[in-house]
Amino acid sequence: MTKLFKPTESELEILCILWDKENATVKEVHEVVQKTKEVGYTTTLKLMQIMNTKGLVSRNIQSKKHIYTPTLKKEKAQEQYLNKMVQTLFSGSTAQLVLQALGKHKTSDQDLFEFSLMMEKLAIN
Amino acid sequence: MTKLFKPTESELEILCILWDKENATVKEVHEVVQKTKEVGYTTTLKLMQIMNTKGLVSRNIQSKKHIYTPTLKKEKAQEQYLNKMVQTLFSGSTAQLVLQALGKHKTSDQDLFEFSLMMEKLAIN
DNA sequence: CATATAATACGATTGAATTCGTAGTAAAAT
DNA sequence: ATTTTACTACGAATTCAATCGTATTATATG
Repeated sequence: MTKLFKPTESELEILCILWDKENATVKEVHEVVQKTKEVGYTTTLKLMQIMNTKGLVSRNIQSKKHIYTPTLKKEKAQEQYLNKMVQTLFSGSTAQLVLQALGKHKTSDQDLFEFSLMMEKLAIN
Repeated sequence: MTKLFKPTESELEILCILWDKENATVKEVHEVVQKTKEVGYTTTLKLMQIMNTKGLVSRNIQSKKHIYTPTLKKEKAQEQYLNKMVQTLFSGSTAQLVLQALGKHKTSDQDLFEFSLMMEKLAIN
């Protein structure tokens, strides 16, 4: 059984920031958070402390400025969220999800090229 | 501005059941819910009542057994969740999401065929 | 060294989702 | 017609996420 990964909304936001920066202090994270929403510093701090106790992040305490690092790879999170979405909203069919995704959005030439490469690979297997 | 659609976890579960059945009574929904989790009948009832006041479902009160119907199309929900996921976890790139989805799962010949059709359509636009 | 500055720690509050028990009501069964 | 059964209604308790204020501690600066 894989340990479950279930960050709350705010926790996911912080994780995204950490993935972006590899790792960061509370201050650095908070600066980014503030661009989106009006919230106090200690709120961000507390959230990150909770995330630490939950095991969503680890932290280096050497310096006074603790440095937080996400424990989970972004790719793993993407995979888990995709899986869950496929299960709950697309009757377990990844293909349906892909079709829906492609149908609704603009797709660049570069994207199309990458897709065709991917499809060749899929066709071979 | 479109009214926002933000069901909670439990509400989404119920919506999925309703989408599956077109519409249903509390009892019918509860029977499905119970397969997943241990929860009392009145809990499901209350949730569905709340969903009604929120406008997530409508209901027919003619008979004693109220019949609930989702107000939102499943496709709309799929779209919204996909969008949100693309924004938060895939840097706004649908292509990235699609590649990740295709990379991780088995894909049937039928799926490949549909993808190629879809890509032709995309290439033309 | 003393003071100011910049962090963290942590308790307490708020609000929302979830849960359930009890009461009421309509329908069905006897 | 009375009783039982099957629902709905609704208030109350619980849990959890989110927020913030205050206290404490470490570092930097004069």
